[in-house]
Amino acid sequence: MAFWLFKSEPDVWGWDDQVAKGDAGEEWDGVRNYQARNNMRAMKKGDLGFFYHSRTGLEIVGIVEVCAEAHPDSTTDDDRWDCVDIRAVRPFVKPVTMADIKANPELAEMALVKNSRLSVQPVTETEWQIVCAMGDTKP
DNA sequence: GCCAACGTTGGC
DNA sequence: GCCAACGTTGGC
Repeated sequence: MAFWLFKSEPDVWGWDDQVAKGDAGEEWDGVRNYQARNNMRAMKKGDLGFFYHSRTGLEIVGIVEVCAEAHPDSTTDDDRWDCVDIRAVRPFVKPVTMADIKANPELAEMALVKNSRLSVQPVTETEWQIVCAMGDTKP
């Protein structure tokens, strides 16, 4: 079991949109970055991830689950780009903001802090536990 | 809205 | 294969 973080601008694709898709989930498409793609290719069905709102939200708002492993991105014919499907699992009781994360020295190594531009990031199990605790949310 | 950081592109 | 130019991202 591995842990991840998915980033999206909420006015483009937000948590509410993800929840609306229900258990069927939705492609995490549109990624055009090799590092992010490689992370998605490494995902296994059942892996969990944080759902983060960038730019106009700046907070982790929910937990998602990988419900389909990497397959071609249906929004392009370019076969370089794969994506996974994710479904909403549960919202954070208390969203964890970028400021909260930066204020916690134990989270200083998170990709979210060190490489904020990467849109699909790995999260360590330790970071996972800490962030869930900060959000009053079951891991 | 600004601008720094980063990734990608393309000419050489 | 290098590197300058360019476009995009995302925190502030």
